[in-house]
Amino acid sequence: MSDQFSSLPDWLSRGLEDLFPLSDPSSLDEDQNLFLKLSKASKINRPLRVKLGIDPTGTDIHLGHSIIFRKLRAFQDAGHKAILIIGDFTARIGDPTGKSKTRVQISSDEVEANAKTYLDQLGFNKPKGLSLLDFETPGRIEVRRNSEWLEDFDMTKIINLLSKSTVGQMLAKEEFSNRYSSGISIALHEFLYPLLQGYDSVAVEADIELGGVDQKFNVAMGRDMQRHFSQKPQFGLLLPILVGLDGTQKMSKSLGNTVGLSEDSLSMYSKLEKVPDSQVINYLTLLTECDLSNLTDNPRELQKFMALNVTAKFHGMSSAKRAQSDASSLILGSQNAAEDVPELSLANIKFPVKAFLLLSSLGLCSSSSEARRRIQGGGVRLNGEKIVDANFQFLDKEDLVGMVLQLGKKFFRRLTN
RNA sequence: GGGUCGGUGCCCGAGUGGUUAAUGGGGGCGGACUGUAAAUCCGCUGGCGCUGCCUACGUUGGUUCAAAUCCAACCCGGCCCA
Repeated sequence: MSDQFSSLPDWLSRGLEDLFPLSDPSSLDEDQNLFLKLSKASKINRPLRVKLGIDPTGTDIHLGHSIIFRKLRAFQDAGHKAILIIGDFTARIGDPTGKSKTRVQISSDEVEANAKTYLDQLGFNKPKGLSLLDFETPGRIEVRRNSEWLEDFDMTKIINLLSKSTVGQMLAKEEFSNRYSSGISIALHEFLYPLLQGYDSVAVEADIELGGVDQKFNVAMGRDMQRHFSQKPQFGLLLPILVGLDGTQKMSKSLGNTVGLSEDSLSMYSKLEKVPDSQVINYLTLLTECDLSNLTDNPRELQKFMALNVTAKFHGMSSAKRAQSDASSLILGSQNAAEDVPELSLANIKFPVKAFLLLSSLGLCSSSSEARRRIQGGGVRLNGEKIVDANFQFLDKEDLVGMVLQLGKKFFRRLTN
């Protein structure tokens, strides 16, 4: 698979799923041959404009999202310019991709708030060494909001845009055709989404657009739109969808199989070291720069190696190593050997308190019924000792301070004042 | 707009007047086992300071001692026709 990208530099081809147009490397047309385009860009010192659009519909970015940002970062590091489009307008329509029903439209206030947390997670205020994107080096990033050009589209423009595509084209999109043939409704405005995303490419004059494989249609639409508006069509670069912690489905918040970028190092490490074997190499490929040629063939060691290196990308190597040793101490029940267990304050708890109420008050369980269930299920421990009675009364805060509270296998918190 | 079928818990889907917080499957969570894996087995899977109470089968109203189940209107979706 990687031979088809063999003319491309390693930083670009690593983990790449699809590239179009993909022509034979001997082509002399720089609009057909990405390698040529790259070398010409560096020759005339014109950084390429590499577009990535995100819809600020949620608040948490997870590892699945990160692979595409990492690729964008690789372009930045190679001297190109990241064009990060905050889809503040399109977020209000909702990309039909992957959803079986029409997405709920969200308010512009929410969109703004989400956009801000996205930028924070991408490292807006962090040094480039620890951030996902390089916000530091001048000229390497341009953050745009698509409301800039979409907000005041009038009917004439909309009709013009609509006339550039056809029903047949839309129904060729897998998502639409699946829904259509299985009798799930498609609202007409959903057809607008690919067109608008395509128009974004026109607005920012993208040379390249990055996307997940599920974005193929939309990215291709960008090429169509650019042609219609007399621009050179962009290259489309598609990255694989990261499989989530369950090892089968894509990583997605609604499936609850994610690792969030802002998670503490212990949680991150703990989750990663139990990623199913089938995905470990994949994680290494997509989430690190580790050399893949000399890996141990012990699957357990490989998991740990991967978990360590991925955690290090976000927390630094020393913190990742501490997470690794803490994780094994905790699992062995030696709570005191662990140095870096995330803390949880008991400040808001009124004593005496029953065990189940403690869990729900701390926000660790979404309801007191759930808290009871978890205790009855035997999954809650204090310093390694199972809590058996949901109604057990803790009389005084001091009895709990300093202890490690464990929920299930991988969640640990040290209780503090 | 007309005809017709349908809307049940996270998802799929049974139930067509009363042992129904609602069969079954999937998913999820927890436990045993293990490599903190997979496979397997077992338990849990609406809410509430919970031996009890409350809210739930698209919405609202009605019939009835009793409604997811019957009736009416409305809302939403599929298909066929226009």
